[in-house]
Amino acid sequence: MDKPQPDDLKDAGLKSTVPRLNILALFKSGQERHMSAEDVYKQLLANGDDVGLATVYRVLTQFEQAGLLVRHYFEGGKSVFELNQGKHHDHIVCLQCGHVEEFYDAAIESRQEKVATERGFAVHNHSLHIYADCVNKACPHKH
Amino acid sequence: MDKPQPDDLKDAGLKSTVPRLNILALFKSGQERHMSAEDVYKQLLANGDDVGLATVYRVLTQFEQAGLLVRHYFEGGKSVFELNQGKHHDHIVCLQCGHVEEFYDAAIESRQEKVATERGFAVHNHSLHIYADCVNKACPHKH
DNA sequence: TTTGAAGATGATAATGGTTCTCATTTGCAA
DNA sequence: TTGCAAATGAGAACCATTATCATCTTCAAA
Ligand SMILES: [Mn+2]
Ligand SMILES: [Mn+2]
Ligand SMILES: [Zn+2]
Ligand SMILES: [Zn+2]
Repeated sequence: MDKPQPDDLKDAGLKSTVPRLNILALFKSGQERHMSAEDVYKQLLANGDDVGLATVYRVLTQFEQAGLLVRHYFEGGKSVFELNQGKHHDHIVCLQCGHVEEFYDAAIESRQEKVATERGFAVHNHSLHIYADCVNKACPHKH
Repeated sequence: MDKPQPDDLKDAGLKSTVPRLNILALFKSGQERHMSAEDVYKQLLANGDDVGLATVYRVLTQFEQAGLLVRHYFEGGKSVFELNQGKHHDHIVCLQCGHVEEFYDAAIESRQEKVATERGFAVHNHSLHIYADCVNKACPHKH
């Protein structure tokens, strides 16, 4: 089962409300994997859901704290959220079209641990963002 | 030679002005390696230099474009600058005291290249931030 | 040296993303 | 059904940063 159920929210200790269900449904729809608050807000309005921007911000933060979403701070100021599917990964961001590609590299991950512990740190989390251009002149990721 | 000379600015195509010299001198002083615009502004005022915040922002951006400084986007919203000494490195940020520690790991660097090129990207730059706690209960980096 | 125009400065207004306030509405346990 | 704690949404407030613009500097040329 993949559609948003009140249970998803209840399990996270959140009341099952209309805005929360709509926002979770939007992420689970899989149309856009990485969305800013503004993206979510516009999508909901486009879907005919009447929601307030403040609510979108609040709910995104709550979902992050509940572990339903993961927040990323890419360059450019605005944070971006994605569904938390348990599998950590890092990101390549295309500087031409903004397309975000995910990757996981075990060697990079373990080296980070090593580097940090060697220096007396206990790692909480990390962010690795590669900013790059699509190689072909016609950006293949354009959408 | 390590003190700011008008030449540092001229070489960058920038007029040698009082605010620019003071800001460059502050970074070259090495007291704080990583500073936000606000940090720089407050330091200059503390030094008795009368500068405007707008000028600090402008000059930091100019220095970045001229390659004199490097800008980092850490979590927390505000960007942080450091003297560009030619050697790329990544950062571990202590979540307790905010201390920033630098590191360079050749294995991580080359793996990033590999991952990106394998996927058809030409890397422009990347940011790797490890957020961690100091291991000892008395944070050794507290300042 | 003096000078004048291009460029730089700084007080302040404006911007953009995000959070706060608070009156009103809604979810849900009893 | 009802009551009330919790959630919502319109708008104000906030914070980092950028834009404006009148005034001040720098520096090349005279
Ligand atoms: Mn992702
Ligand atoms: Mn550094
Ligand atoms: Zn692309
Ligand atoms: Zn520390």
